[in-house]
Amino acid sequence: MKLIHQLAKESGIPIGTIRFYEKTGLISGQKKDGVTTNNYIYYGDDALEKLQFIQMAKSVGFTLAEIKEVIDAWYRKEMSRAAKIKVLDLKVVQINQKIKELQAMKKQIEVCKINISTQQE
Amino acid sequence: MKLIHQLAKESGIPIGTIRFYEKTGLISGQKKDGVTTNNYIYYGDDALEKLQFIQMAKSVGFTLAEIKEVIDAWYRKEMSRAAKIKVLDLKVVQINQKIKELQAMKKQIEVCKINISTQQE
DNA sequence: TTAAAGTGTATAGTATACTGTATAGTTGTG
DNA sequence: CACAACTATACAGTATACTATACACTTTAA
Repeated sequence: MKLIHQLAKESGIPIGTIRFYEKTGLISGQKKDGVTTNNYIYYGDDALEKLQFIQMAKSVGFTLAEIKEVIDAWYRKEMSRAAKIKVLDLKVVQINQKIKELQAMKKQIEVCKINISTQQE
Repeated sequence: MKLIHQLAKESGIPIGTIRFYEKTGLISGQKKDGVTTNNYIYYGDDALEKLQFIQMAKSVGFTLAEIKEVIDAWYRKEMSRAAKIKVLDLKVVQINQKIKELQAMKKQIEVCKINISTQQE
């Protein structure tokens, strides 16, 4: 269990952003039992894992709302197994689509590179 | 050569968005020679190609600024061949990175699916 | 020839995802 | 015990990427 400063350090995500993610329901910590002098929030390894997943998903164009769907499917106890699987299956389809698009982009860029290399001044 | 309405129809991108892209230098059309009664702008197939590339690149998390770099490397005459190749090579590296991240996400989701399927109520 | 539909410019507003600032309280170290 | 460093909350501001609205003019079809 760690405080937000440590979580920021381990994840590479700024404290402000982590607080923003917590406010929007992407991650959550909890108060330490028996502590009454402050309201500091402690985070476990699940929070770190979520932050790492958020980073990856964001970099390939998923919105925070889309990412939240996946995280909810992972952690929400009141969600049925079937509903969780449905969310995750859809996400895999979207991921495969993105991989296809990236491969098409790569191809297009390679063709363009050849055009540039072979053209006269 | 087509007007903006036709280009929007062919690309599936709203007219407002196309105008926004033109204003930000992502695409460009030209006025028809000899026409003086209006200032309508006509677009060629290059504009359509650019719009299709923009759609792909956006969906995998590239920003418009990043996309503009690639489009400039494709179309800007005053850019050296070496500079163009450099931009495109970097983009291919970024694309490969994104493919790796998508594959990692897929793996993570598959593991999670197995966990959900095998857990007791 | 007039009304609908299309074109252009300008500007304001919205959604998403932060980012910064102010304020106030808590903890740890020399 | 001072004081730096950390914590929390609240709210304002910014960047990116649109999206909508107002206004004026042009083209096209009945």
